[in-house]
Amino acid sequence: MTVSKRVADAEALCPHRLVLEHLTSRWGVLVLAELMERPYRFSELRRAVSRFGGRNVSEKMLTQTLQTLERDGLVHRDAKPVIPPRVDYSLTDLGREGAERVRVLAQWTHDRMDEVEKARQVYDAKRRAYDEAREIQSRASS
Amino acid sequence: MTVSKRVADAEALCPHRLVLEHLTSRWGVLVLAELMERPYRFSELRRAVSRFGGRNVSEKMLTQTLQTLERDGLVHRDAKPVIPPRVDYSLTDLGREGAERVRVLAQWTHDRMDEVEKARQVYDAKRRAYDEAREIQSRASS
DNA sequence: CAGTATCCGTGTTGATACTG
DNA sequence: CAGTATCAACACGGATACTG
Repeated sequence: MTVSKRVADAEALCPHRLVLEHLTSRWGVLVLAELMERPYRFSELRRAVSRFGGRNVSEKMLTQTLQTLERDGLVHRDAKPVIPPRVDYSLTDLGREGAERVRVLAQWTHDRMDEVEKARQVYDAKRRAYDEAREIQSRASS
Repeated sequence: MTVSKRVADAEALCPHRLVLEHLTSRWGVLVLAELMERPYRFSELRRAVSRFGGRNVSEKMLTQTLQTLERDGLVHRDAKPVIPPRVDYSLTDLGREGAERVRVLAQWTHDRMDEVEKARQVYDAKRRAYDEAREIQSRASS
């Protein structure tokens, strides 16, 4: 497992940025949100996250996400030595703290979505007007 | 400028996830942090972010980050029609709200870094022990 | 100064097949 | 069931050159 350049740089200069990225990663946010409700088994979590995320998490990505969060001490992995295998995932106390703060941020983006959408429409309209003006200008000069 | 598949999917099913990604993007976090202090000009911001981030932001990436945040209504762009050009960037009220919440999250990761590091050491030690056990086992069976 | 346009290396993602 | 291994696609970040 070689560490990527980006990660190596970030780790050296700003270690906590990495944790932030883990918390806010594509699937990290969703995993934390689900685990705030209750513990989950692997496949169960996969289905829940996929449903909520609107797209399937590959097993690989879920595994990767969970391992990263576990390594950071945010998620607890409880593997029971039975057949068929059973593994339960839950938040640690640390993870619960983090998840709560992520939730606050996510909630905010959700609440302010209307304003964001409005801003985007204004921005896009201005852009279009600007681009059209340039289009006309370039035709005139040819 | 074609929109990527990932972005298109996220936009359709979970619009506010995108805003979250913008806020917590590689350079977004740093730009917001700097702009919480005071308004900045483009190159000035480039230097400030590069210093704080430990690595240079390319003009392209800074431009892209700023445009995204501007489009979302989080950053205000004030271009003065003078020669040489002068453009000032600042947070909007909406942007200030978001930046504040990002700061809370970032601060938390910073404060808890010790616990995270400790958890990582435990995790890595366990992994090493496990991998070594497997190594020995596979040699024995050959 | 404040960008835009273009190209290219690289890492991350995800589908598929396989294992204990 | 709960993963690991492998590989292809693709999107991202960055270097460079150019513009108003």
